[in-house]
Amino acid sequence: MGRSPCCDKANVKRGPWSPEEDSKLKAYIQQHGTAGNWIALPKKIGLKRCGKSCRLRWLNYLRPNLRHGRFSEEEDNIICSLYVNIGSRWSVIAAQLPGRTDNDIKNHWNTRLKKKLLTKPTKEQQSETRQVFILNQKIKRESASSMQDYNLKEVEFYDNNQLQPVNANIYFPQDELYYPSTMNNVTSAELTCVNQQQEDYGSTRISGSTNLNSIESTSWGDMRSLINSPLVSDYEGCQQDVSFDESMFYGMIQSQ
DNA sequence: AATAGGCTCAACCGCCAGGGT
DNA sequence: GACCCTGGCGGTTGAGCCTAT
Repeated sequence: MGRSPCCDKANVKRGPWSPEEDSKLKAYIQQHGTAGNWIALPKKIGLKRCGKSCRLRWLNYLRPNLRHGRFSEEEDNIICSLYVNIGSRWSVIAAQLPGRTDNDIKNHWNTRLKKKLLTKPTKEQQSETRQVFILNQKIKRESASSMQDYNLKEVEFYDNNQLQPVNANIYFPQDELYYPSTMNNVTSAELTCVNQQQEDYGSTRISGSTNLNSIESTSWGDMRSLINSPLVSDYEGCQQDVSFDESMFYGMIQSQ
C-alpha cells in the first residue's frame, strides 16, 4: 500500500495562483499566522488548494522582504563558493542571502550559473588564460609592481561544517576575473604573506607551495587550514594574502 | 509572419526526518 | 517500536516567453 496523499488531489486547484488567491492567503497569514498547520490552512481560508501549495506560495512569493529579479555578482560569488563547499543544499545557501528563496537560488544555479561555471573552456582559452597569468606573475615579481596591477577580490571562505566566514584577499590579474568554482581541480597552491609596511611588495613575500592533494580533500575549507597554517600565521605583522600557482587556473572560467 | 528550439521560473512531486500517539 | 501526520527539502516539470531562422 502506498503512502496516503497529503490532500485530495481531485478536489484541489493546481497551477498558477490568481491574484484573489494570493490576497486571501496573504491577508490570512498576516493576520492569523499559520498556527503551525499548513494542511488545515486552505480550508480555513476557503481556498481549494493543497496545504503544501499554500506553504510554497507564501515562502517563495508572498512573504515580506523577498527580493526578485537579477542576482548581483556578489550574490553569484557567494552561491558559487557555497556550492563548491556544501553542494546543492539550497536552503543553507539561501540562509546566506537575505531575501532570496531556495527555489530562486536553485533556479538561478540550474539556468545560469551551472552553465557559466561548468562549461569547460577550450584549449585556446586555457592557453590564453595561462599566458595572461604568467605574464602578470612575471610583472608582479620582477618589477615589484603596485597593487593597482591587480584586481583585489575579497573572498569569504566558509568552514565546511559551521559556515563561518573567514576573510582573505586574493589578487587576480588585472581585467581577469575568475570564479573559484573549479578549485576541486587544483593540485597546488602558493600561500603568500605580504607586509604592507614595506614599499617593495615583492621582497617581503614569504611563500610555500603546498600540494592540496596531500590533504584529504580540496575545498575552500582546506584553503582556510592553509591560511591558518604555521607557515603564514607565524609571520607576525603581515597582512594575509593568498595568490595562486598558475596550475590552479587551468580549467577556471573567465567571466564576460 | 510563422515556427522551432531554447530559456526561465513558478509550481509540483516524492522522499525524508521529526514529533506525536 | 510501529504508525501516522506534517513540514521541509531537492529534483523535476511544463507553460509561457524569447530568440533565431
